[in-house]
Amino acid sequence: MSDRPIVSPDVTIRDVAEAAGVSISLVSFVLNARRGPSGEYLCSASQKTAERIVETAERLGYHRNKAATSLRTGRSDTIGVIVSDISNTCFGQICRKIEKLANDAGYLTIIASTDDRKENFRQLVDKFLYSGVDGFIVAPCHGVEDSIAKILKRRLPVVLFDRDLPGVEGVGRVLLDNEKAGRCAVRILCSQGRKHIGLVRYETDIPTIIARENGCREEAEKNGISFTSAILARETMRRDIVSVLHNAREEGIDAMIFPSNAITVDGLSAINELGFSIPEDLAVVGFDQEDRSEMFNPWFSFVNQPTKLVAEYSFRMLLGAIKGDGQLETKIINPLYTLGSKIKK
Amino acid sequence: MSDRPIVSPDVTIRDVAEAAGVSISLVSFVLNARRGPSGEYLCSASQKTAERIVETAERLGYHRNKAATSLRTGRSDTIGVIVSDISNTCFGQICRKIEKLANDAGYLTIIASTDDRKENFRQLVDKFLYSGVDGFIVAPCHGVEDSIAKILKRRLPVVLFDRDLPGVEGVGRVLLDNEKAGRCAVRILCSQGRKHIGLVRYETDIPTIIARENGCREEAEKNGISFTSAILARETMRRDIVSVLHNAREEGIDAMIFPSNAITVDGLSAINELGFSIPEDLAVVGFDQEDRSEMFNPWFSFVNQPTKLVAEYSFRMLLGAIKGDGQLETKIINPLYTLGSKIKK
DNA sequence: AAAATCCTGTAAAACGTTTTAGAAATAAAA
DNA sequence: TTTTATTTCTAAAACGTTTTACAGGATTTT
Repeated sequence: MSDRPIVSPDVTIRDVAEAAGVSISLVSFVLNARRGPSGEYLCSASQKTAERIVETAERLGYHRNKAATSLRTGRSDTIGVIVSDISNTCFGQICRKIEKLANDAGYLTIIASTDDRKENFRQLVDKFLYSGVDGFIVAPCHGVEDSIAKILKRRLPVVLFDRDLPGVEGVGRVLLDNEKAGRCAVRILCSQGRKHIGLVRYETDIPTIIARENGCREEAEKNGISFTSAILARETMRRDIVSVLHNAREEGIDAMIFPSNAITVDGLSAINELGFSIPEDLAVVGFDQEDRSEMFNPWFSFVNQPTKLVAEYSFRMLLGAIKGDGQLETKIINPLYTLGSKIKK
Repeated sequence: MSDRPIVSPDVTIRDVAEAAGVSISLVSFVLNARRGPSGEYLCSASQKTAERIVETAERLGYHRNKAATSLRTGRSDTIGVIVSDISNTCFGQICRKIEKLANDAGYLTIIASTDDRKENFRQLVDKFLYSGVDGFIVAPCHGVEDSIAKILKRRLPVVLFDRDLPGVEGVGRVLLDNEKAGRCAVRILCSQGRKHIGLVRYETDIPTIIARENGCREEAEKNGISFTSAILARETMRRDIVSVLHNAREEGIDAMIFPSNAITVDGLSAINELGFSIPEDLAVVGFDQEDRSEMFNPWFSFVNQPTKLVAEYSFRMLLGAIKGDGQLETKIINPLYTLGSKIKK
């Protein structure tokens, strides 16, 4: 039924050259020329021929063959984005915005998810590398310094976001101020009159989570409020968190902080399972969750990354590095929070 | 600071050929050879040289240059996925799964969002086309038949999902049985003892929504239950839906159906705004929303596409069409529903 | 008037593959 | 042994660009 696909673009630069009665070199020069202030083509062609060439190209419906360009120049006008899970709304939003910015800048975006597993991360970096992306924006997993080094060895720019890889040099960073995010969470609860704050997390050395916890503790001390944290095994967290919450309440804890997306999901589920009434029984601050409070239960508060900002900073930084202007630097951004309604209607 | 990126892969097929003492043709043949049942290389090289070549390639860390391959063959081992919004969890999940399947099959995935606007859809199709994707999986916007035709003209396979473009021939389809989904929604509400069901939607001729409404009406009639639907202007839906819900309740409606993702978002927000108590005041069935009931308010029910299945069918169908085996057909799938808890704790 | 400079343009190589058409070496058939 | 077939391998073209190096004519400078 289906013959071989028509793979080669119907009209090549050669066709344009013939139709315009010039050499293919000139076509290439004109089509890649920068434009002067009044729209002139800044290349060795005369304005008249330049215009004729452009007009012919348009008339013929010419489009540059990407593979050929990429082979010749080494550029692919494609950037690679790696996150842990694109279906996590927070990442979804960031990717969406990056893709839009990239598109506007003439770049294609390839996105992949790692499920937070090193092996996947490595495999994807390799794949992106061999397919010739011009740069990377990645939310790294723990322990993928080697993969990043591999990218850098090819002199390709990398921007890290969401998570840091401390000690890695030569990369851009767009990171949440996690200490501040922790302080923010505690301040929300203080403002709601809470006095005994608990935090649950799993055992980890992920700096993001540790920093958030530190921020919480600091702010609690500053406000003279009790702060206790429970540390669970990662594998059994989903189960154990139920009893932690149960006990916490018995012990007079009146507010709970879940310092990451995964913990928030498990924590909120546990609360539903326990049938706690929010915010009477417990005030809650979750992290890294899309704000759905307008749609769902409006009594949770959340501390999030400002996804648009993360996307904008990351992409601009990467683009700058690709183009050669612009520096790879470390950008620390402020947390965004959404307050759960204080009063239940 | 940063010199030009090292774009050309450090080691080319030529290096492998030299190191192995054979011609580059032979290297190419071996590296592209199919493997026989006992692992032999099915090509004109002797097994001994074949093994030597493979071993050399590995030792040197050779990786095929994608741009060159793509230029030569016209294949890019890349598929294009177009949805309305990747940060919509439903699409996020589908994309995630497609990407995983594609990755396992050796394909790269480029994903883009249209915001449900024709112009964007067209622009993205063009872009993907010129960048040489091998096939498309798209959730089309209304009225993009011309873009699809453009793809088909290049003999590239297309699989439609989520929304249909009636009348378009030569494409694969993976679609929800929307009538059944409508019936499903009504059955959920019946089983919860509701007698007066309302539906809100905006003015549209999107077949998806119409079919759902028809399914609802049908099932309501069959069960002898009252069914009324309110049709709003799309632009002002977000605002108008509040008064619709308010009036509905006055008129004794005890259950509400929101037959699309957008309507569900606006509808649930309105419910929160009105301070309705669910399910006492109103039972609710939403569509196309990720099931977050375990985390948030567990009293909503949802009818969804089975995202994994959609992804699997779509990708397999596309891959079949790309490879030449396998047909592009129409696959109608059953809705998935999650019941909100019937009793509020 | 000759030399130098500028303007407009081109030829050809290169990027790294795949693949066609055929060559050389070996084995089988006559 | 000679011919024929088979196995193993290679040369070279092609894919569609970009870019270097340079050519020829027009213009300016000396």
